Amino acid sequence: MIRMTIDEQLAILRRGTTEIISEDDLKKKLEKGRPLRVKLGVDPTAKDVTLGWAVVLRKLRDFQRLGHTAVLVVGDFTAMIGDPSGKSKTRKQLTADEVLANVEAVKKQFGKILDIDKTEIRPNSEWLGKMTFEDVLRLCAKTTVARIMERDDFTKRWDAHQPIAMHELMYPLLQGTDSVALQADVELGGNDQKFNNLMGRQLQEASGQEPQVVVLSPLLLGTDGKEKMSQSLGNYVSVIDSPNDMFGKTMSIPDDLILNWFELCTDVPMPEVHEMLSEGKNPRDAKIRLGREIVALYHGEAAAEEAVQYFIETFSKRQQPVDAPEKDIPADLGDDVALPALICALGFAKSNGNAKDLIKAGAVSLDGEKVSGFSPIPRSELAGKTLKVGKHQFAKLQ
RNA sequence: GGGGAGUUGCCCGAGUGGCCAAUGGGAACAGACUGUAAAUCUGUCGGCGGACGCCUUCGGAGGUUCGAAUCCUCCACUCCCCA
Repeated sequence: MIRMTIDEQLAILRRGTTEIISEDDLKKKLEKGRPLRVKLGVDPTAKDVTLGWAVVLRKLRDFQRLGHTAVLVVGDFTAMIGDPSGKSKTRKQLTADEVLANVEAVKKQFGKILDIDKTEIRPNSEWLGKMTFEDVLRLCAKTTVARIMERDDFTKRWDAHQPIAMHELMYPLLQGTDSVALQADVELGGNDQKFNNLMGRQLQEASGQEPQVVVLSPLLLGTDGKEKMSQSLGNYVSVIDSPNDMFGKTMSIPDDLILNWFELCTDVPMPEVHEMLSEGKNPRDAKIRLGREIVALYHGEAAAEEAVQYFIETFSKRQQPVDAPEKDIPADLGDDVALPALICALGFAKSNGNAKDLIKAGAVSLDGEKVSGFSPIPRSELAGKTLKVGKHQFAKLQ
């Protein structure tokens, strides 16, 4: 554990948080001088760790680096419910197998952020799975319907005449039970987790424990700049994206997200960030730096530099990418290849008609020359050429 | 348990017997412009056919009709009010 004063620790922990409930309590806990048990619940509903998810994981890493104990709760049991947070409809309940597969996939990715060997990983089926119906009823008695219904998510759905299934109401109680079982000192979470996390405090108090401190991080907006980053919305950057993808996606975020992304996704000191974004500076340059920092974090400096160069050559200068992925022309397309069918087969368009629409729109080019007609092209003529569909999709034909 | 409302394309939402592949808005995709930003303009937006056309769609299954997303019956799901 690095020797640091309480205030120095607090300064690190405060970065990129919206709320700490309460900071005084956190201070008191830190003053005890023992490693705190810092809990983060992860729902194995996705198989990629996105930068949004990384925000809280990085916060957990901050605690870990300060010598505290990182406790990852794998919500294998709660996944069967699905966290209603921010959701406008009932989530699909996952099967045990799906959960296991996701956990495996995601564990490796955690290693890019956390020191996984020093991380305590606990499935919450360990204690939740053992509860009897009586236990569940006693648990339910600890809160009221009105209190649960205070939640925005539920209120909205109720008002909108959307269905709310009974089991969804249980979610906060289960998550709170996790905190009790693990005797958490601190629980991390995204802002949308506030209700759940506070429930943990309430339940801990009811069980005679000192209530956990709740540390909330803002939700990272996705590349579209509108919605919370999430896999299901497709507006995400994954920590296992290739350097070029990672950089490219970052470059596509709206300008007013730059500051926020710096704060939440990088370690660049904030004064430096403000300097980059000050009057008269080109926000594009800040964004390039942002992309470089993010790629470096997950792929190293060298890869980051390459991604920057690739980006500038391919997109800024509008050249053909040097290393477009090589794709075979499927044999069943015959010797005279119909371009729409090819585009479709490569997955660049969802249907033949769609591919034709793209050609009509002038979105398709071969070696930089726009394709204008539908007439079949001999296979031999296509081989070796680079096909471009839209802005982002390239294939070097074989 | 009783009464009422509803289920339309990715989403919201029109449409109550032919003019509906289905108005409109949003999203998405593409083109121009750019910094793979924003804003703006334009186009596309069920599938197949280069166009006239054909095929499959309006919760599910049947039925009435020359003809249904629109009418009838049953089923499933949701919401509201009352118990």
